[in-house]
Amino acid sequence: MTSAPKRVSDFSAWYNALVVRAGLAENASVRGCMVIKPYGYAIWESLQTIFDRAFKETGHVNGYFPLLIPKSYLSKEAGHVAGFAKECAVVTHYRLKMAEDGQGVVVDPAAKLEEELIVRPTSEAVIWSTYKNWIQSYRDLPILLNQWCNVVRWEMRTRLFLRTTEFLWQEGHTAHATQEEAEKEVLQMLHLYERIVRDYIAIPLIKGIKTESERFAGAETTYTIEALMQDGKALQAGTAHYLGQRFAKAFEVTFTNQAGIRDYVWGTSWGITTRLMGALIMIHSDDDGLVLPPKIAPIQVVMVPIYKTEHERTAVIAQLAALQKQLNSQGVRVKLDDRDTRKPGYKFAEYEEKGVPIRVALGPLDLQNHTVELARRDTKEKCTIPMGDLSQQVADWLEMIQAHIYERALSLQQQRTLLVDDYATFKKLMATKGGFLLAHWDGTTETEAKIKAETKATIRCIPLDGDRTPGYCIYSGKPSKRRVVFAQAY
RNA sequence: CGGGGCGUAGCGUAGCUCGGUUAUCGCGUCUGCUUUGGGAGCAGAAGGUCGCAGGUUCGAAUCCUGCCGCCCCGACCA
Repeated sequence: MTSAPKRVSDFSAWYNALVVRAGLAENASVRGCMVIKPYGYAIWESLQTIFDRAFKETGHVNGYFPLLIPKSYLSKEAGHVAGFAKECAVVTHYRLKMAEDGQGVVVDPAAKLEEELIVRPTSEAVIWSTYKNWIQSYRDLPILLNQWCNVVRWEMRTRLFLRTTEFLWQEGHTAHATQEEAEKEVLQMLHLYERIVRDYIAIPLIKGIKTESERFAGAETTYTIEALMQDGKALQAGTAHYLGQRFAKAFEVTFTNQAGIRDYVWGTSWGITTRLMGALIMIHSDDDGLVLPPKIAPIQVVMVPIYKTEHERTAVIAQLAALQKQLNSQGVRVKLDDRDTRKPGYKFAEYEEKGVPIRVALGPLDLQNHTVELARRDTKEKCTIPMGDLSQQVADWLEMIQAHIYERALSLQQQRTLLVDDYATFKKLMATKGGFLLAHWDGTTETEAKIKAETKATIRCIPLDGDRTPGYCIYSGKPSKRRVVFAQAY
């Protein structure tokens, strides 16, 4: 095995190599697209299960809308089309035919579509055009719908999980009879995202509101959860949009309220994507590979048998199988790696690379002493314990690991979240360590753009919590209502 | 779309300036033996339209022309 890149020398190379070496994903033969491999997909399935359960607990149901959207739909909401037009894949024909020279196939010019179809970059357009038929009265509201699907955005530059041409996500689309209800919904979903990302993926976040330039195309307000990666760059981990009546107006979705007056419906949309996988990797992992939070790890405990003779092999594996059964019965996800084609050292390294939280090793000596060896992925701590203590030790460690990697990430975020009051320091920090810099801003798009041009930093959000003391803009010196969060972002 | 670079075995590469025997090396793969408590050792083997098409030449991975693809930097972006 050639040695892997290190975080300090080349974070980007480290990330890419890690994704591939841990067996999460690889670049597909199609430009900008990725193949999510079974191990990576298993993590995504963990996330899906957790989020889906939470959506349902808050009254949402799943549905499915078409991949292809008529071009005219997309253009109905002006801001929406302006935001997405530049990155849409367009279907223009519906048939191929054999080439004249017999070499392969060509697009059949006779099969041109009357109206081009857009591969969805997001589904507001097709969903609101459908809601028009579903909603007549306040009795039809609210609609609390979610869909799990893929979308396509033709990005210029792509990176595994962080930005791919096609990605998987979840998009919630709700419709409400009142503004208050829609506003309540959007905040509910923001808090739900924050709670799950924190409690399960062990990622600390800053919740806030996007500035006008970073707002979702078609939204009145975009709420965001922002995370900080180990290299000091920020990553938007999820968004929830308050759409007001914009899409209702664009698609003429009206209803009669309890007073008998016709009004436009109020909407929200909210999503998390496979990009969360990127956040998870970049926040917790180390130079030896992935580090997974136990709650979402497809394999929580891996068992590695150690033996010389066939007789030893049989005995060791039988013992491990019994322990596996015991752990399974307490709900722990255990893999017993009984492959005879790899040596223990190879397996140790492999599961470290894959981020399995706990490793159990058992050999002839352990059989004799009635012990097992345990190793923690996050701290590399090892210990040998009596077999009888395994259940308790595993349960304790899984909890400790989950808590520890969150604490570690939180501490790193706190160390790199700094109040900055002069622009020289701001520029210097952005050019070196990065991080979340809390600074005053005069509230104008112009200032935001100038700071971005000079430092590559954008306003990640106007935080919901924290200090609300007024001050003066770090760039223009004009009055500022409160500090906002600046960072360079993925 | 602007600027730069690269296409040689599954992956990473040498060779190209200055054309000349059987295209180099490493990793991985396969076989055998020895190994197995931290990514094993030795021996042997398989694996190539040198991105594609055309041209120059006795002879092209190498020179010329065209095309295709990919990567990096910028603008865009969950």
